[in-house]
Amino acid sequence: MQRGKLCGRLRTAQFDERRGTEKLRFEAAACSEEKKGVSMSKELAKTYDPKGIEDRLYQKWLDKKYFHAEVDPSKKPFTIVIPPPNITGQLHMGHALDNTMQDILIRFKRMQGYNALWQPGTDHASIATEVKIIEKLKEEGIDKHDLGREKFLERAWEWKKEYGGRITSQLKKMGSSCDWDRERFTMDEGCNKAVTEVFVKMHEKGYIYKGSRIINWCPVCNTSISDAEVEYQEQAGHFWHIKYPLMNEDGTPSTTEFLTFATTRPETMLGDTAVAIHPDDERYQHLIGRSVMLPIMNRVIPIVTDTYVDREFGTGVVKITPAHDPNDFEVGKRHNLPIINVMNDDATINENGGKFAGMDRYEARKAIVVELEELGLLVKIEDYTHNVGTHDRCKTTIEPLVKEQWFVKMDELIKPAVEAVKKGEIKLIPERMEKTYFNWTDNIRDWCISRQLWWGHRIPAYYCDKCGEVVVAKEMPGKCPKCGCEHLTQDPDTLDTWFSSALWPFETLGWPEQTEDLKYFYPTDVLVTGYDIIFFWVIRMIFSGYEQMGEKPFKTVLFHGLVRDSQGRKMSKSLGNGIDPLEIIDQYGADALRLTLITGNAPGNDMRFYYERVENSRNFANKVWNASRFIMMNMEGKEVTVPADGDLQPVDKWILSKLNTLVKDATENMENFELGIAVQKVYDFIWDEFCDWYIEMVKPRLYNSDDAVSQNAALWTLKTVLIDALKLLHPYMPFITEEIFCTLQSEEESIMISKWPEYDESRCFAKEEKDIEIIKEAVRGIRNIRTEMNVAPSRKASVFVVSEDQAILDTFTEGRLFFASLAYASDVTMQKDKSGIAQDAVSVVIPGATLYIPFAELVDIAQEIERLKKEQKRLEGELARVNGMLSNEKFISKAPETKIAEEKEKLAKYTQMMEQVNERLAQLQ
RNA sequence: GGAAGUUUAGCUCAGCUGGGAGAGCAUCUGCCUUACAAGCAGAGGGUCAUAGGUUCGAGCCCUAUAACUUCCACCA
Repeated sequence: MQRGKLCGRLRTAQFDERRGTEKLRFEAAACSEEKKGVSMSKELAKTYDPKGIEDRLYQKWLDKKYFHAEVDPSKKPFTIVIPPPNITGQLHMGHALDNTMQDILIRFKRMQGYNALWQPGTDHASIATEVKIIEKLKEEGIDKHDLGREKFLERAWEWKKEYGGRITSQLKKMGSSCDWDRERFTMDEGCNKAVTEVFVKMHEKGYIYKGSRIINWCPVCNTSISDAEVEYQEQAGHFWHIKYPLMNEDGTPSTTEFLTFATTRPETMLGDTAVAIHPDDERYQHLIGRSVMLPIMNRVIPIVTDTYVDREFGTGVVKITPAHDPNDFEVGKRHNLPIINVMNDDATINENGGKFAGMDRYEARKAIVVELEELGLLVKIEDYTHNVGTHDRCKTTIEPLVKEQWFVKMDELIKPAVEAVKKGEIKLIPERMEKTYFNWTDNIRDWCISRQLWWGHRIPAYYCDKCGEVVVAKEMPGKCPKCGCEHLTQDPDTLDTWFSSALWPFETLGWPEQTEDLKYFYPTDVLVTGYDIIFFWVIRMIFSGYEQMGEKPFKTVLFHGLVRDSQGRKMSKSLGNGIDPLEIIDQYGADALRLTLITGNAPGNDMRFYYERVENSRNFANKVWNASRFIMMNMEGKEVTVPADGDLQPVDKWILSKLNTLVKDATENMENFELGIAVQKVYDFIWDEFCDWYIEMVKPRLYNSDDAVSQNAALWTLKTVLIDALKLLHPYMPFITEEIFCTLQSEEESIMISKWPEYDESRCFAKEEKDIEIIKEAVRGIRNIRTEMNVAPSRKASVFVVSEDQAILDTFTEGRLFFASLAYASDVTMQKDKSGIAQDAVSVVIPGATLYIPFAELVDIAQEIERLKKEQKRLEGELARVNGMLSNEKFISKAPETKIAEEKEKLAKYTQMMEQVNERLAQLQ
């Protein structure tokens, strides 16, 4: 009792705090803390405080093994594999969204009775991790190469041990119900085996080959990268117009004839081996077959003709550097041009660059331009903005280089992946992602998979030290199959991280072993991921699934967009605008964060993150909390029993019926992956229908212990509706729903393994739904008028319900109690005519009835007339619309019958209301 | 150069198979109503980018235009 008083006082303090200090709020919070601590019973704190609750419940779920799935032929499986986060990663909003979506689906399906497996794991993130280790070594003053490969890998594994679990523990904070017993790592033994198996098999089939081709080279990371890893950035640069002297027939360079062209990269001229023109270019016909002198290098190079040259662009002349430009490389191949690589791996000029050797590529550029100018060969310099390829990790300008690398041949492999999506075997949501998908598959190029890195899957290729024979095998062969030499060396390179990620859906289930898990859980059901990795990952998993398993890896891909900051910018480290999900969880709770991320967002669309939105979610959690608290308080000490058939009142049936519809709709939406829509409906139901209407409607019955039957029916309905609503909400807000469920339902141990509510034909109450809507309309009308007239809520007034329709009067009679309380009525009288009602009473017209509130001293007839005229005008508009439709012959003949019937009903309703309004106006005027 | 997306209330966004425009936040008014002031009751605010078309009926379907965003290509 005393504690209650204390809380009461502090509550007042909290009230003042709205315009006051933080300190008071702190005290108010302390009050609920105190309450919670002392309370031995299942009393719930006044405000929902997720702290403490979340970790406790998550531990309980872990202890009870609820997340764990085992092969069980009696149940249908439902499988999701997690997009494995990088071990270097820290939880960001993208992960938070991605994992919320997966957890919602998994929890939903688990409750529906599926054997739900959410397979977790992490990715070794080859390049990202290697860069981190190098950075760390650098701090210690150690160079990677001095340390040596073996020691480096030791360091990397140490690093993995130390930080690899960080991201998964953060995922747990989100409430993710992954089967942690099955956690995998892309470089664990099983994945290693899978990778080797695939590499050897695909090599045998000729899908993997080693070749010397032009690849994207990152001079900072010192490795090749795939096309997908190149990010084009618009950069301001220059266009250097240069001329090369034509060669005279006597073999000397001309001093009068030149060929002029423009380049954005003058330094590559050191490696020029030709100049190209279009074969049909009339301006240059006379030059076909001649040569030019490459200045500085003093090399005579041919003029070749190639249709690659665009006659319209610039002078129609292109210098050809096969070693440093992908297009030039192709031209070079066609014309058998020599390939002169003028650059080292760190993008400095090599010995082929003559006196520029040793210079950085940009230094060399300057020096070369100076020299060309001195030679009088620089025509002009223009400003020019162009796209430059950069490495997506480090943003370094990539350098195209010709190198020997391993590639995956794509043309055959991609075919089943294209077919699968075309035929709808794999569904992409939203559908438009298919266009992006086909855009890539239609223009696919071979995949460069070797990386000059140490951290990753080492390529299972071995070279004979003696004869150079290449052997691709699962194990290092004892001797060279060709020459018998016993000294072989393994390829030093590792594989692209995505090579192992591509196998993720089946390697995590035990492949290449034919495990029971694999048979049962594969193919998986849904893949949830961002559209930004469709090329890196989604496509590669699909063709790998078909190639290795002969079966798709998943049935549906559900894409989400990026989480941006409140100004719509990408969250990034450099901008410092990233919002840490863990901070949000700490401040508002995981449930609030999850709800925020999932509402008001359509699949594949980017979203902006606002604190206001999280606050709203938090407020909703609190609403649920307090509604539950209210119900429990009223249930205390009472045994709630299932009411007999006739004991349910119309309001009870109304809310049960509404709930029933909600169950149907929300479930349907979730099955269609419309998660945001589903939870919006649950939210609206709980807040609007259940809290703002139903709870208010049953209060009079709860406070009246004289009618135990009615009270029990109300309590039973409250409890039943609350529990089902909590279940519908559980996938979205797992913690708060579990906490309430367990407090409310001590006999059941967890909401997460409870049964998902199902639509129940016997709980459709159309009549009650309609009746209660009439009362709601009456209540709204009265509240509206009272507000308009500025009547204090404390001021009760008599209300008369006048209708010739006995059924309507009966509805109000049945709902009299709550109607009175919601409509601030001191008493409610039902009658068939308006006898005995003051002439100047305020009136509200609802379909089928007119309500009168005699407010003697407040009445202003002029105002009342004005109000009625407004209503008259509104009804006129409605009638005009409905009449317009119904008098349209085409509408009558073409519209569906149900629609016509609907409109006819409206016509009757509005006509009746219009009559009532007119009658009332006639009285007053 | 190619493609996709977006354009709906002051702001951020929903609007699921075409059938009377919604939410949250913000604004205004009144309430410390015994679950909740993280709340309750009410109000204002929209030519659904523009112009055509299909349809009995269009925010939704079709065509064109404009602005913004993104992806792909990479003409040196």
